[in-house]
Amino acid sequence: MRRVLSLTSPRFHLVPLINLSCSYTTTPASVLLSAEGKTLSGTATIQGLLIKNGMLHIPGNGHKLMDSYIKSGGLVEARRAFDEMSSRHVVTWNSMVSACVRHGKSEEAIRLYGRMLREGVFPDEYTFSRVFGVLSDLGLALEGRKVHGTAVVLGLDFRNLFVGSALVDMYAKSGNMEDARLVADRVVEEDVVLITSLIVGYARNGRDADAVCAFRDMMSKGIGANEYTFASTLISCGRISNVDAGKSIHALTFKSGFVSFVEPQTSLLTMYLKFGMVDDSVEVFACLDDPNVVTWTSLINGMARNGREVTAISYFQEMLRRSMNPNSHTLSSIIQACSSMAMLEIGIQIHGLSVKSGWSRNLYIGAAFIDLYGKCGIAEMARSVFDEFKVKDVVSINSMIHCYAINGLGAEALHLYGRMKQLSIDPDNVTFLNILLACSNACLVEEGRRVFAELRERPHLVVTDDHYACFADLLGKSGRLEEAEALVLEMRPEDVVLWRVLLNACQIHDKVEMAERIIDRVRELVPRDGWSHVVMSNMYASSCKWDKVTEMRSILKETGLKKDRAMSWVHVNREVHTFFASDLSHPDTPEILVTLEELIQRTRSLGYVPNFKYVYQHIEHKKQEELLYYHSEKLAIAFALYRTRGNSSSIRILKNLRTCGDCHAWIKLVSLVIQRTIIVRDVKRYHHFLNGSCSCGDIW
DNA sequence: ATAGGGTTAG
Repeated sequence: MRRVLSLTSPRFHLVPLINLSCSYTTTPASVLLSAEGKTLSGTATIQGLLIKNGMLHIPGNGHKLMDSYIKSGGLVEARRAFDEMSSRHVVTWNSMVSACVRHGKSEEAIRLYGRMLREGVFPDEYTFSRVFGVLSDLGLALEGRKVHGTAVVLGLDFRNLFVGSALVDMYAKSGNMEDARLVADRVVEEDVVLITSLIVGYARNGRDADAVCAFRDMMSKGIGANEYTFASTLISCGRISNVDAGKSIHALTFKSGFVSFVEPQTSLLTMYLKFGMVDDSVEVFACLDDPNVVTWTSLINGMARNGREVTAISYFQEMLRRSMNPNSHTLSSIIQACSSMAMLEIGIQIHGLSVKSGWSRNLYIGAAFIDLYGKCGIAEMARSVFDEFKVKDVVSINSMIHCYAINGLGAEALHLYGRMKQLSIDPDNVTFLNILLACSNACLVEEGRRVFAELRERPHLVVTDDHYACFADLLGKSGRLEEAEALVLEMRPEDVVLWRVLLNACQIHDKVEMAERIIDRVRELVPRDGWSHVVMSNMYASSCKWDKVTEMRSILKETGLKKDRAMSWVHVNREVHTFFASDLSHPDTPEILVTLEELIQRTRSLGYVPNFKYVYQHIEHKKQEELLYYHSEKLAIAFALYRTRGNSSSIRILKNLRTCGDCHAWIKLVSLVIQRTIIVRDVKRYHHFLNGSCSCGDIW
């Protein structure tokens, strides 16, 4: 049994305002201008003295004054001093440009560059390295190329490493790795920063293998990597799952003495989490003296991705306990952890926390909450989060459509899709996938067909195997098996996933003969496909062809497929209780069995008859009945009811496999008997049971 | 007198 600790209320600490004061001084102005530890008011005092003594126009003093303002953080004052100068050296221009950049005034920096040219001042290497950086930050790729041209015309020294690395960075950030590489190769002297820019460029353009290559090149040339290089390269190793490279670069990090640097260590941790090597990442984390928010976030996110959602939550709590403020990345990661385990109560707490800390307007967070409520089976709450957003982007709409899709609300999904067109937001690949899923889960065949046709008419969108699988699933589930088969044969006959979809449809509609034809196809593509043989075996069992079952099982043995043990889990009072099929190890088992017996009696009186079609073992009926009664979801429901009797709230069950037909029919009647909503999330979709019926319309 | 690159989420 896994337990989830309750979350203590997090405390956010305000950073106290630092009281900056400066003391009055009588030291001569010219000395003061070059003194360290400048303050704004101190500089103003000096400016007064300079003016009073007529010293402001002495060459160099104007620049010193401006510099002094820059160093004390007074950009406006610095700019005024700059504007009042009668003549300005290129260094003065550069300093002013730099100051603007540091204060985030990118456009202002560009304007200064233009004014500089108009006033006939020649920009130098300092100017250009800054300007290239600004242009790439602003995403002005075309302008960047023009300025590069200007620099060529002015005969700038491109062997200058600062110019070179700024250019590499600029081209890389605009996605132009070809030119980035050209520039890098022209710089004669090889340098860590320059090559790091190249490596980072490859990484951000999805060319992680090239990034690792560039790193290797760099090593072979004897250029020492530093913490920046390691930070980026390790991430690339993680993303392409290159464990060998990752491990040897880890060793290098250690040898080069970067064990105490947070950023490369965070990358190391992220890398191991991407590899699925959770223990190694925990070890890296344990060695860090001072993990920052990013480190914590990476750890939390990685844990959740590796199926350790509860651990992720513990780390989140630990982070709060250590007065570390979560940011939007942290929150969206922890919300995801809650979503995948349908931990609604904790999710709601995180929601409160997000509102309090001002993150609730963030689109990532919003999409994460929509996903959370969707995965907890509460579409209305997802919708209210969605409606709170004034500005909607394609991702939040996709999340909302997905929520409708998994909850079987096809009409709502289609309606939102229609509204998307009104808002003139372009649907993307994910939108189409979610809409098709929505049609599939609601068995909206004609609508699905229309959407699929629409997708094919959009040349800029790629129709993926997932789209085909979803559409084929819709056709198959709704009984149009021949049409589905024709589609697969015509479009993607080599894709085994699609044949599996068809096999699933055969199972739903008890088409044994067609299934036999299809599994032959599967065998041509994958000779020993475990999953397909499980389906075949179950189908033969349902029609009592026990010799065929034996045959399938012997093939299954050869495939080496380990069937997941059927399990369900249920949340009661902030605890997660897990039940396996026929698992009577829970401490409350006596009470569970009493409750279960009572439920079975009451449902039987309403017409429930155990359906032995879903027992895949050739044993006597009495034993078959017991197997059915002890299906994990039945145990979980009995337990939840026992623990929350008299309560009217809904019961939420999660399952790792598909819900069987017997349980499905039974739970429908249970919902009638106990007059409560029962939400079952199985591996394929959601089932909302209420008043004796299910939202899936009995096809799933 | 001035200048460069990195780690977390859909």
